[in-house]
Amino acid sequence: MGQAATIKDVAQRAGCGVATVSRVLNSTGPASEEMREKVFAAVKELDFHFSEVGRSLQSSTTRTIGCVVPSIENPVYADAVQGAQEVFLDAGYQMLLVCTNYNAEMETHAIRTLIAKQVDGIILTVGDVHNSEGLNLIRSRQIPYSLMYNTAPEGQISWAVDDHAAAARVADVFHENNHIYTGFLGLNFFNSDRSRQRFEGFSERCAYRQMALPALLEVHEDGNDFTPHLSTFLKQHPKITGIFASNDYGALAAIRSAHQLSIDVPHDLSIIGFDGIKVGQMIEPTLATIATAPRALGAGASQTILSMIDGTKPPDLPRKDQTFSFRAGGSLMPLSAESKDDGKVTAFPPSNDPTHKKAKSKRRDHNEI
Amino acid sequence: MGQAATIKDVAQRAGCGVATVSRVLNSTGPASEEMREKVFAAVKELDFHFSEVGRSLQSSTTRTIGCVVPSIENPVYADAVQGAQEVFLDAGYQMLLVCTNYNAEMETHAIRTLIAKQVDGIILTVGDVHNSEGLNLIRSRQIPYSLMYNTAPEGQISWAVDDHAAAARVADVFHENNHIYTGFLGLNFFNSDRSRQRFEGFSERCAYRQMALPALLEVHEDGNDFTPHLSTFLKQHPKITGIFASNDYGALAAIRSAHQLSIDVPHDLSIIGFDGIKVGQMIEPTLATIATAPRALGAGASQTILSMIDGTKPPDLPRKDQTFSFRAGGSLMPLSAESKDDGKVTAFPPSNDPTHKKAKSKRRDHNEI
DNA sequence: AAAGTAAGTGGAAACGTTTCCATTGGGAGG
DNA sequence: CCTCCCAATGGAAACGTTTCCACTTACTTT
Repeated sequence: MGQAATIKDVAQRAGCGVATVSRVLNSTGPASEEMREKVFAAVKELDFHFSEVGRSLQSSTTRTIGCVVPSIENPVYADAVQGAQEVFLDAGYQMLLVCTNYNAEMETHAIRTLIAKQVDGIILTVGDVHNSEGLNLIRSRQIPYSLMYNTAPEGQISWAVDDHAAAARVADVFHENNHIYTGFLGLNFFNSDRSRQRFEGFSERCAYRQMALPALLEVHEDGNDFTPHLSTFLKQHPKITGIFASNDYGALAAIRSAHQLSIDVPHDLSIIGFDGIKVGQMIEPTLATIATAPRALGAGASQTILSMIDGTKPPDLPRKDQTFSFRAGGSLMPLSAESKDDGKVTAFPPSNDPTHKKAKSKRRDHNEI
Repeated sequence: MGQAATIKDVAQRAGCGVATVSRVLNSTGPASEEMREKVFAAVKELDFHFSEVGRSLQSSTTRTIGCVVPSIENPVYADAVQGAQEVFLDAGYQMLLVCTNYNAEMETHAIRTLIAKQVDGIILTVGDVHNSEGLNLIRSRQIPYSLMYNTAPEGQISWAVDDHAAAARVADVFHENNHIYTGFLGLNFFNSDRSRQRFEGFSERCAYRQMALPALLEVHEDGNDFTPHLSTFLKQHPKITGIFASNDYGALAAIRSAHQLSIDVPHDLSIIGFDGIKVGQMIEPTLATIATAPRALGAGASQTILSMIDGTKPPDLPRKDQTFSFRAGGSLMPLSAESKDDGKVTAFPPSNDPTHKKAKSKRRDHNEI
C-alpha cells in the first residue's frame, strides 16, 4: 500500500529520531530496550526495509559486482558466471551481468555504465586484453577487478585456462597414441586469441615430438555446411588421422560431418575437443577433450575480487598445468605403433568399446594417394 | 587520480552553479553558449561522469532490472537470460542476475534484496507460482514483473512454453509414425511441475489417439548410471517403441544408454526430446525434439516489463501453439502401418538417412514375450 | 518611457541513509 | 552537594543528483 516506508516514517511511528532507528536496526550504538521494541514494532507494522540506494549514496558502496562476458549462450561462460554468482551471493553481493556479444563498443559502454553505477568490483572477459578501453577505465579508477579467460599481461590477474599448455597436452596425447599427421580445426580463428593460442601450443609440441606440423582448417560459421569443408580438407591432407578442434562444438560438428562423409570416428579419424562441455560425455562415441573447470575459474575470480575489497589475502591462482586436464573418450583411438614409422594408418579396434561397429571407410580410397 | 569528480567539482571548475551543470549536461533547460562550453571543458578535464547512485536516489529509478532464474547452467535459461539481457541493454537498462539453484529460500532472499535495490522491474522463474513469498512481495510492492517458464495463474503474465500442448504434439507425432507403446522419461519428476505438465499432456493425447498410456520412468540423478534403469524399464515394458524424454539431456542420456544396451536408435527405439538445445542437431542421429525459443521468451518478458515501465502497450503473448514446434530428427523412425493393429514392431528403414547401419538387436529377444 | 517577457543563472530543498556532535538525565565518586 | 562520566537520544551534515523557485538582465512591446 502506497510508497515504501522510509526510515523517517519508522522514526515518527516509533516516536524517536531517525538516528535512533538507524542505530537500533544496524546494532550500531546504544539504545534502551524500550526504544528498541518500539522501533521493531514500527518496522513490522510498516514493513520497512532499508533503501539500498540511500545506503549506497552514504556509504559509497553498493554490494554489487559487475560481470562482463561475451555471451552466456556459450556454456563455458555460463558456467563461469554461475560459479562467480554463487560466490558473490554468499558474500552478500549481487551481480550485474552484461553480455557483449564480442562487441568492443558494447564492452566499453557496459563498463562505463557499471562504473557509473559504482559497482564494488568487476570480473570480465575482454576481447583484447592489450587494447580494451573499458579495462583502462577500470584500472584508472582503481576499481577491484579480475580477468577471466584472458591471458593476463604483466602484473594483472586473470583466471584462465592455459590454452597453450593444454593444447600442448593434446599433442602429447596424439603422440602417445601414435598419431603423426594431425589437423587443427579453428573456429573464429582470427577473432579469438584463444583459438590462436591453442593452435600455437599444439603446433609447437607437435614439432617437439617430431610429428608433422598440424594442418589448419579455419571455420567461420557455426557448422551448418561444414561437411564440404571437412571433405576438401581431408582430401588435401590425406594422411591426417587425428583432428584437434578448438572447442567441443567444433569437435561435435567434425564428428557429425565425418559421419556424413562415411568416415568412422574414431576408427578412421580421431577427434579431440576442448572445453569439456557436459554433452561430450552423453554422446556416442564420447568426446575426448580437454576438460576445464569454468565454475572454478569464475569462483576464483570472484574470490579474488572479494579479497581485494576487504583487504584479505587473495586466493592463489591455480598452477598453469592445473587449469585443465585431458579427458579420454571414444572419439580418440590409438594407432598401432608401427604406423609411426611410415605414417601409414592401420586400423586398431578399441579395447573397451562394446558398441564399436565395423564401418567401411570410403576415405581409405584417397588415403593411399 | 583521486576520487571521482562530482557535479560540484564541475560547477566550481566551470565557475557556475550545480544547477547549470545539470541543465547543460542533460539538455534540460536554457544555457548560454559560453557557459555550455565552459561546462563541457570542465567535464573533459575532470573526466566527469554522473553518479548513477545519486541520480537514482533523486529520481527513484535505477535503470536496472532484476532477473531470477534457477540456473544458467541449463542452456534453456541461459538463452532466455541472454535474450532478456539484450533487450534491456538496448533500452538502456542493465540486469541484476540471481540464480537460485531451485532453492526457495534463496529465491525469497534474492527478491527481497532486488526490491531493496529498487530495481525498476523483475523477470523471474519461480519454483512454485502459487506459493512464492518473493512473488507476493513483488506484487504487493506493485513492481513491474513478468514470469518466465511458469504457467501463469489467473491474471498474471508469463512467457512460457505450453508444456501441455507441446507434449500432446509429441503424442501426435508418435501416432503419425505408428508408434503405439511409448514411455515417458521424467527427470526430477517431483521437483518440476514442468515435467509433470509434459507427462500429463502426453498421456492425455495418447489416450485420445487410442494409443497405450505411456509408461513412466522417473530419473533423479543426471544420467550417470542411467543405463540399468533403462534396461529394467524396457524389460518391464517390452512393447515400447518410442520414448519421450522430458528434456533433451534426458533424451541424449537415453540414446547413449540404449547404445550401451545394444539397442539401436532409432531402429529399435525412437526417442523424442524436449527443448531443442543446439547440440541436438550436431549429433548422430540428430535428435527429434520439441524446439522452443528461449531467447524469444526472454526477450518477450523483457519487452513486457519495459512497456509496463513506460506505459506503452505490451507485446502480445504468443499463441499457445506457437510457443514450440516439433523438430524432426534421426532419433525418430516411423513404424510400418500394420504394426498398428497388433502392436508388433516391425523394422522400417528410414528413407533419408545414408548413415543408417544394420545393428543386431538384442532387444528383439524379449520383445516377443 | 514604462511595463512586460523571456533567457540565463544560482540557491536550496528533496531523495534515504549514516554518523558526528551536542544535549539530556541519572548515578557514582569526591 | 558538586563534579564527572556515561548511556540514551535527536539534530544536522553529508553523500550526488534534479528541479523548483527566485532573481537578474536584456529585449520586446505598447
